[in-house]
Amino acid sequence: MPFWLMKSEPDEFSIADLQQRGSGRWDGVRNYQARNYLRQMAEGDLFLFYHSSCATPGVAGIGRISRSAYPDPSALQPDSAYFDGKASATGNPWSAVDVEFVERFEHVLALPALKADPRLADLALVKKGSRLSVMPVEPEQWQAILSLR
DNA sequence: GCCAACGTTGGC
DNA sequence: GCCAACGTTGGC
Repeated sequence: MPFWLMKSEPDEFSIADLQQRGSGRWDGVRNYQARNYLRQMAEGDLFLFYHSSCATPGVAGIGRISRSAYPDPSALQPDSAYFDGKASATGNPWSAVDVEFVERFEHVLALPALKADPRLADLALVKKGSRLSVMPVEPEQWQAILSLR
């Protein structure tokens, strides 16, 4: 069972939002590498919910993939911030997955703590300049992060 | 708000 | 195919 990490700006969608709603759609990914990882996800896969561009960037909890990748509807909605004029119903290059709430950490596992852990040195998240918003997490990295709770 | 780093676009 | 310009990401 693969593990993943996905970034979201908590102002847009946070672990608290997912907890409250129980489930949601992970859409708006507009980067091909990240999209390709979305397409590799299977129902039941767990992911780390990362808060970016906020006061305390870090891993805020865990979610589960409840529906594997399908064409991202937001690309076709002109009123969406994620609208893509080059996408069409028959040619939509973007993917979304559905997710469900699993766990909200008592404290956000802040980025500096993740960077300081040598077990996470190879995680794309902590590498300088990395902007990837969806990435795989190795089982050892997954365990290392959970040990920081 | 700043800015480094990255991905994309488009001229050539 | 190269690469400069541009827009975006995201930490600080």
